[in-house]
Amino acid sequence: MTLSKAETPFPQGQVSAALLAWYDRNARRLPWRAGPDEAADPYRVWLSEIMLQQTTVAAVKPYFAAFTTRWPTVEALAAAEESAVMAAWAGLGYYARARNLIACARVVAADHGGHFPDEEAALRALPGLGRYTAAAVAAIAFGRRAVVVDANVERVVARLFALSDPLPGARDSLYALADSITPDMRAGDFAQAMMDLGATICTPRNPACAICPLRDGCAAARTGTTEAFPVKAAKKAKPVRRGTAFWLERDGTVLLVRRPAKGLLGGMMALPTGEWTAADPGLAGAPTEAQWRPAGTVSHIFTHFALELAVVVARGDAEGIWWPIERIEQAGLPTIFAKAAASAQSVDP
DNA sequence: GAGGCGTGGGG
DNA sequence: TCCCCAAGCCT
Repeated sequence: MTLSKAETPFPQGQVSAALLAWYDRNARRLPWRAGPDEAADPYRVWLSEIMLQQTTVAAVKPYFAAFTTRWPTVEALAAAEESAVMAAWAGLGYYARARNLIACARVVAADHGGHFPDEEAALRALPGLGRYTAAAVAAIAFGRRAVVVDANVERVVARLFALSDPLPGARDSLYALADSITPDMRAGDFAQAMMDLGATICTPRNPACAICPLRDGCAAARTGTTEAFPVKAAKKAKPVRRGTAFWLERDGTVLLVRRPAKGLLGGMMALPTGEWTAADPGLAGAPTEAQWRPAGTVSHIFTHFALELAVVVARGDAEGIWWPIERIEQAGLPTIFAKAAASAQSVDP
């Protein structure tokens, strides 16, 4: 790997000592976090970690409150209807997480007596728990030493060591560096402290190096190049796809469908649409022949493409789920279809 | 290992 | 407006 002159910014153990001292005074208070002398609840730790994957703290808070109120234990969640969980997840994104959430809860309830395993390797085997989440739950819920690397830790470590190899290619190097500063004690606090530092001080842009507890040991800060790290590989451009969403009304209800279990928006409720292609598909894929009238266009950016979705409305009949229009908010539509529904209701069918 | 997979907020 | 990014996982 390529590092600056100083391979270990601080003497062994100094990073974690300085960071934990900072954390003791500056830890964020979050709904899923145990208090100073409180035991962590593995269910809440796990649930929060799944929700927080690629998702901001602000977005997660209301969903975490709703889930823990409705399903206070992993066994309650395991017994829930799958459709209820999917609907409760609507709007949070990455819906495979919700499918894996249910699968994981059922494995824990059926095979582990309702208790999450307390070792990283066993956690890693559960649905939806990858390298990061297994390490995070092991450390935060069970106090196990684990190398916990998320995007925050990547940024902090890349800057501390001025790692100039581009990510994600240099992931193994980064794990080795993170391992080198991970303490044996207070594993959960250390992991959360690294993430708090990354979220509040060692931010992607305009990092607050002046008040950083690790400044003296930071190779990037020392040379005034903090924002140059982490180095990342170039990204690909997003293609544009076009589609049409069909709002078909019948006696105060609207036609909805449930999307196929896997793939984009898998398992979620939706408006009928045809194919999404580079060219405008027009009325191809309509659920029925009717006097379709235009009702605007909605745009949405997915991870790997942009969607321009024309909305058309009509009255008629077809096979599907007829949902009361006044209760459309409870249908559990993903955001793109919630946008389309709002646009459709702006004109008369 | 590279690509599929959502959404909302901030600069 | 546009671009970047977020407590990643799965295939």
